[in-house]
Amino acid sequence: MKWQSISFDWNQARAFLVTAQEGSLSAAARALGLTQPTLGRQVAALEEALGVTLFERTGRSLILTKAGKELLDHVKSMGEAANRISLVASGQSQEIDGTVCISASDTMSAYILPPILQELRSIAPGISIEIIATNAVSNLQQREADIAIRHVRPEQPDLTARLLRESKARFYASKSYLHRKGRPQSSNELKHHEFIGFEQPDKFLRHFSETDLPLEEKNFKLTTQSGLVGWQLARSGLGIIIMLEEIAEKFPEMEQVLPEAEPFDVPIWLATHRELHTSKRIRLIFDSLAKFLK
Amino acid sequence: MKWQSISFDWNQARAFLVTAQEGSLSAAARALGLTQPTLGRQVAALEEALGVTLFERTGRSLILTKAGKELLDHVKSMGEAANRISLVASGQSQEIDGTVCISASDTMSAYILPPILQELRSIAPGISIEIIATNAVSNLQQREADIAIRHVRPEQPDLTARLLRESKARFYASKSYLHRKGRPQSSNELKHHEFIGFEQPDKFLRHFSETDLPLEEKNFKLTTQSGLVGWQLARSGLGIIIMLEEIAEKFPEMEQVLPEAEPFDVPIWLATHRELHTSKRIRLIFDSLAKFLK
DNA sequence: AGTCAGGTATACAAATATGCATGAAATGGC
DNA sequence: GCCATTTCATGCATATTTGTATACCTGACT
Repeated sequence: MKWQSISFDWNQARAFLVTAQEGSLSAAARALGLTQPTLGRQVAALEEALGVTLFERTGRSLILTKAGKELLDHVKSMGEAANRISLVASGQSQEIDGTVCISASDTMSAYILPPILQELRSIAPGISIEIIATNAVSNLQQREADIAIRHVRPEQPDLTARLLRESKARFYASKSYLHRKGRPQSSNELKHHEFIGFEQPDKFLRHFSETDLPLEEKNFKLTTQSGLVGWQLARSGLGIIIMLEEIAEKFPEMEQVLPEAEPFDVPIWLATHRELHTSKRIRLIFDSLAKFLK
Repeated sequence: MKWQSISFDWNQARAFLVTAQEGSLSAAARALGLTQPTLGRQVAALEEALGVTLFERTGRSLILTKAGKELLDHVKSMGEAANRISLVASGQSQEIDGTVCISASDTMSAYILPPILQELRSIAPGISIEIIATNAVSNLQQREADIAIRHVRPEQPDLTARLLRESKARFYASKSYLHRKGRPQSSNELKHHEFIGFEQPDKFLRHFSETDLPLEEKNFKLTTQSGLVGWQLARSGLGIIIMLEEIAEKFPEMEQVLPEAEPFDVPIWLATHRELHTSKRIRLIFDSLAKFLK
C-alpha cells in the first residue's frame, strides 16, 4: 500500500468539509469549536497542499470553485466514515461515565421526563444527560441523538427500536373555552370549534383524514411547531388541542372534549442506533427509560 | 447537521489506520514520514478521545482489540475517501510543476525509457519524474503510480488507456549458448533447450499454452521476477529468453532463436486514472510518452 | 449616504504537538 | 542461553499550530 497520497493533513479536509457545508469560515469555526483564523489557515493550507483553489474569496463569503465542488463529494464521504467511527466507538466504549443524548418531543421532555431524569440521576450519577427537545424527527444515523423517544414506528435501518406501550391521546380544551363556546356533544359539532394545530396545518390534517372527524383547514387558525406553546395557548382558552391523557390530567383547568369518544392510540417507541446498543452507558439509559416509561 | 461527532482529530484516525495496516507504530511512522513517538501519542490520544482501547500493547508489537477491529473498516473507508481526494485534487490541479510517477517493467525502464526521459526533461524541466520499475501490475487506483506502461490491456474501471502499438517479442540466446547447444531448426527442437522464465514457472507457462510450443516446466530451470536479471543471465549464455525485438537488437552478442518463426505480439498500453487525465502535468507527460513510445 | 452586522485576513503571544535521544522489553537467530 | 535487533514508552528542547485582538472589507437597512 502506498500511503503517500493520504499523508496530507486530514484535519484540513475536515476544515474544508465543514466550511463548504456551513458556508463560511466563521460558521465552520463555531460548529467545530475552533476559531475563524484557524479554519481559514487550514483551508488555505489544504489548497496549498493539493495545489488546487477550493474557494473563490469574494470578500464577504466564500464560494466553491469547480475544483472544490469536484472534491466535496469525496470529503463528504470521508466525513460520513468519520461519523461512523464516532458512532461505533461510542458503541464499543464500555466506559460507564460520559454523555448520553436523548431526543424527545417537547411535551414529553417537559412533562414526562423530569421525574424519570431524577431517577436516572440517582441510578447513574456519572452520566451526563443532554435533552434534545424537538418535534422534528431527529436523525439517529447522523448522531443528532443517542436515544430517541418517538410516537411513530422508527423505520430507518440499523436502528434498535422497542415499542414500550400504547398511550392514549384526546382533545382537550380549557374550561373557560368550553364555557364560552359550549361543550360539543357529538363529533359532528367539532366543525364549529377552533383547534390548535402542529406544524403545517395540511400536514397535521392528514393524521385525521383516516378518521371520520369533520375537520378542515379552516378549523386550524392557530398553529405552532411547539407542543408546549400550543398547550399554553389551549390553557389560555384559545382552542381545542390534542394531548396525551397522562399529561393533560395534571392540569385541572383542562377538560376532555367528547369524553365518551374513543381516544387516539399513540405508541411510544424507544430507539437507538444498533451500534450504540452495545455500549454499557447507552444500554443502561435505554433500559432505564424503557422501565420508567412503561 | 451535527458536527460534534466528527470533531475528533482526523489525523489521529489516519495514525490508527496506518498503524493497524502496517502492523506497528514504527512501520507506520516510516510510511507517513513521521516518528514513532508521534504515532504512538496520536493513537493513544485517539483511544482517549473515543473512550476505546484500540490496541493491546504486548511489549513488542500491537494487536488489534475487538473494538479496534470493529472500527478498522470505517477508518479504511475514510482512508479510501482521502485517497480519492488526493487523486481528484491531482487531476484538478493545473500546476505544471510537480512530480509524476511512472510505472513500467524493469526492462522498459532500463532500455526504452532513458532516451525518452531525456526528451521529457527538456520539454518540461519543472516536472520531477519518478520511475517505479516493477513487473508487478501496479495499482493505479491506489495511486502507486500516476501513469503506467503495460503489456496487457488495462481492465480496471475508471482508467483512461491508450493502445500505442503492437511490439514484437522473440526468443533470444547468446551466440555462446547457441554455439554450445546448437541452433534449433524447428520449434519442436526447443524442448531440448533451457529457458529463463519470469515469476513462477507455471504462471509463465500459461502464456505459451495457447501456442503449439512444446515447453514444459522442466525447460525452465532458471526463473526470476526481474527482467533485467533474466536478460543478464541469457547474455551470460545460461539459456533462451523472450525479449522485445527492439531491446534485443541493441545487444550484438544476442541472436534470434528460430528467426523464421512468427514473433509474439506484445501490445504497449499507456494508462492513467481518469481523474488524473484532466491535470495539465499528467496530461503533458502522458501525451509525450504516447508520442515517443509510438 | 451612513451605519451596522457579519464576514475574511493578519500580528503576536500562548498552547500544543513534534522530533531526538534514550531506556526498557521482547522476539528471533546463533 | 545469550546476543543482536526491533519495537514501544518517556523526558526535554524545539517547531508548529492555535487563539486573541484587531484591521479591513462587503452587503443590507434606515
